[in-house]
Amino acid sequence: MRVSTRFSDAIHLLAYLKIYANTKLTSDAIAASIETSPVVVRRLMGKLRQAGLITTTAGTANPELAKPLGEISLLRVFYAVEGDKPLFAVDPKTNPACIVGGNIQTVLKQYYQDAQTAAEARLARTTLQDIVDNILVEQAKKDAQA
Amino acid sequence: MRVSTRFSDAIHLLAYLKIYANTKLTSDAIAASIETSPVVVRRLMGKLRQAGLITTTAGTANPELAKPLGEISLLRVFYAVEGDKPLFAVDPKTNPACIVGGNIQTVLKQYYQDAQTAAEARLARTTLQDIVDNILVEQAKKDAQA
DNA sequence: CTCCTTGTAACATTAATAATTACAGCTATT
DNA sequence: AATAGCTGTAATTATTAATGTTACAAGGAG
Repeated sequence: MRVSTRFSDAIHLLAYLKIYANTKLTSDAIAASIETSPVVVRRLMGKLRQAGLITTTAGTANPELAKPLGEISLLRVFYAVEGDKPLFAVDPKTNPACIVGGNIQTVLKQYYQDAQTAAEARLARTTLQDIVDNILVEQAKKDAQA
Repeated sequence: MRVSTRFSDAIHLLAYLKIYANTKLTSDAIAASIETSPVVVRRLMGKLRQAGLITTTAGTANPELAKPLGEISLLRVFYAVEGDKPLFAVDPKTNPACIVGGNIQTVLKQYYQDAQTAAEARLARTTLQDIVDNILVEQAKKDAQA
């Protein structure tokens, strides 16, 4: 499969809304930053809107963050665009007549869930404010070198 | 893309080698349990062999575990079949001329790595012996009901 | 020597993602 | 109220990682 960059692109989008708040925030402008198509951006914004992270206005380029970046964790964004998609996939089609095939799904699901929860706990610790802060620091480093 | 079940299938395979050790372990038999093709099984075994987890003999159906199951963690298996593939994908193609697009990869990589490490730490804690034990318990539950 | 098997390469299929095209409908501006 | 520019969304196509299939050379057991 193609690897999904929805999560990364959603974070990108939200950071963009903050850092370029004083510009015209059309899906075209955002798409140019992510290097994707405006439609993809609007679809992403649709998910973020449904999740209550931003507000948008049909017909007008005016997406706005629904809450302070410090109150939006990476985990919240992940759920918004990826749903509860598991990080580790259980093979759903194994032979039920076999001791292994008949029970492994139940067993693996538990351990996979533990691992995923550990990762999610990490994502829950970081907010979009942290991301924006770090982006600005990285940019400042570059500016200092120039 | 299609979701990878290599990790789950590899665990399945290794558990099968143990639980059905006293049967003829052809790639055909194993494939019937995983419900995949023998070629896929042989490919998986190739990776596990390269990782030093099993030994095989060309021409003969005799795959063997290279070490006790209690010494093989899920993480070891994960690396064997998935390499160091990141759980969260950074979008590699963003606009470098943009403050966000030019720096977000560096920033996200760090946080993603933290989350992945947390998940991997969990996988490192569990061994294939745990998996086999749990499979047998699940099976015993079923047998008790019958 | 024959049969079964592994190890691999080459090719086909599947499925998730992203990109593209199209268009209805909203909003601000004039 | 006409226009221009935008959003929201559906429908279609393209891309690509993963899995499945076919084919076959070569190893091992009887």
